[in-house]
Amino acid sequence: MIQPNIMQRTLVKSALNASGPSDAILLQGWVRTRRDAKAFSFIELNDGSCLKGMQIIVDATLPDYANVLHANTGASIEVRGKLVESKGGGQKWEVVAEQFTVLGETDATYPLQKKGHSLEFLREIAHLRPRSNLFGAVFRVRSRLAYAIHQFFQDKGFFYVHPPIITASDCEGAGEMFRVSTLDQKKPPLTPDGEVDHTQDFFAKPTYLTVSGQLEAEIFACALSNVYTFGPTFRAENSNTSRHASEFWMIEPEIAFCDLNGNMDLAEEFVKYLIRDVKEHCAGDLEFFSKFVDKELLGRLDFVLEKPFVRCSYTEAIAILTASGKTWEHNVAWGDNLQSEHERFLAEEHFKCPVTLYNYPRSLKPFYMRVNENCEPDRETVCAMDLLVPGIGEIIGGSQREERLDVLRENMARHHLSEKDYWWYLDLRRYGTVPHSGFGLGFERMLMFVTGVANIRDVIPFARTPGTAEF
RNA sequence: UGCCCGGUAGCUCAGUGGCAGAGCAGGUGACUGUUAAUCACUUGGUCGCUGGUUCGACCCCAGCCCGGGCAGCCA
Repeated sequence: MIQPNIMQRTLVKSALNASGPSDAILLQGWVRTRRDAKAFSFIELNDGSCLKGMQIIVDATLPDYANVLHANTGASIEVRGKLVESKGGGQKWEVVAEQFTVLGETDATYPLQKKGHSLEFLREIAHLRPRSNLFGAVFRVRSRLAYAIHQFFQDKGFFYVHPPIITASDCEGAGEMFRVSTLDQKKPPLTPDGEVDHTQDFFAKPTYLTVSGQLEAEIFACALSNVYTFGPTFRAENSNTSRHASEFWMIEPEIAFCDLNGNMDLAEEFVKYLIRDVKEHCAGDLEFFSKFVDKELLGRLDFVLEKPFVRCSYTEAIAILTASGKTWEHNVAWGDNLQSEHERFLAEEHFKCPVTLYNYPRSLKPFYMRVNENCEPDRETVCAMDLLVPGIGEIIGGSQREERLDVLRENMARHHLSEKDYWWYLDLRRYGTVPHSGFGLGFERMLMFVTGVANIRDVIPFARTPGTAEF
């Protein structure tokens, strides 16, 4: 006999993997679709535990059968019954209901239907889209990817550090920042000069949302040796592309006693580890992406796993681009930034493989990157590296940091940065300085690469982009 | 921010200077161990907003709003 009150809920995922039938099973979830026959109804129940749903059979003679007619697409239901081998062709197991309850009905206004929704429409109903096949899969993979990131670093003895989200460093060189303030916006206190008096603000100085935890991570690398951060970052740039968001998550390892080569090795190992982990633990979801989102996904992931990433210096890259005979929209010359079209050509056409570009011109890069010795005159470079992947472009940016106090001070002067604002950063070079390196991986960009989903707004639960902060 | 494309039923879209359309969803009925079931019938419209041209505008023009793509910035 069923004993409803002590019966444990079974997730669809484990029910589908059952090794044998069961006389008593409890499932809870949402109706994906219902097909009524004269003598019984088929219901597909999905609870988000995996892509697939469980087929429920409800016989018309069941006392609860009247409830079934209220179980429309989207309704939440609870089913108690027997897990049996399916008589139909599409699935191994199905549940013959003995009790059937509708917990929450839906009506004709329920926006999610059984087919034909555009990603743009689903973005507008971000509170319901996790119930769709695609977004259920995306967010299961997102969860696994986050777990795999911790596992990778923890297994290597890295420590997880939490840099501040509110920061007073106003020129970390990574773009426009969001202001954090409790001052009255209409009537801020003013100094005698008529400027806003930040000494009266909450932190007694101007503060912002962080654009990077790197500088703080360096502090901890110079103490715990190997560390990583993993948290939200904020950029107030007015970027309107499929791969930029105003709020995104970033992973930033920082390694003491490590040069640029070690940094590039770690980045490559990291990316491959994550792909391998998701392939192993999210196989069903990846199959779905490969079928409906990007037919070449699985092949591309295998390809990336098999081949060593190409390493190519900036100077070599310029030579390749110049020799390609292509006409570029943006000019190619040593000392200029590589544009999207150049990076795409290198990764997608020339090498057809992930590419790590390194040793960029000093003038293009931030103050904290280590200046290379033995450069050609007027062609000074720094120990910077960018990892480009086909289809997305830059997924990792990193560098060896300048550990020499005098060179760092000279760099800061070139960038018009005040030593007073960075006194603690300079102290790291005054007291027991060490060569150290690190990089930043865009979490959502990695998720795009692994799922084949083309727009960053579709791999973030509630995306923040210029003009949009709904939910 | 610049350039380009789009906005017509709940959703996906077609359409023409002269009566507003289809498929799916919803509703009703039939049928069926079904699989995005199938079949018949059926409800459903501020054609993004404002103004202009015209006898007449969903259609042409202007401005605005919203969505998307690409570029720049970067993760």
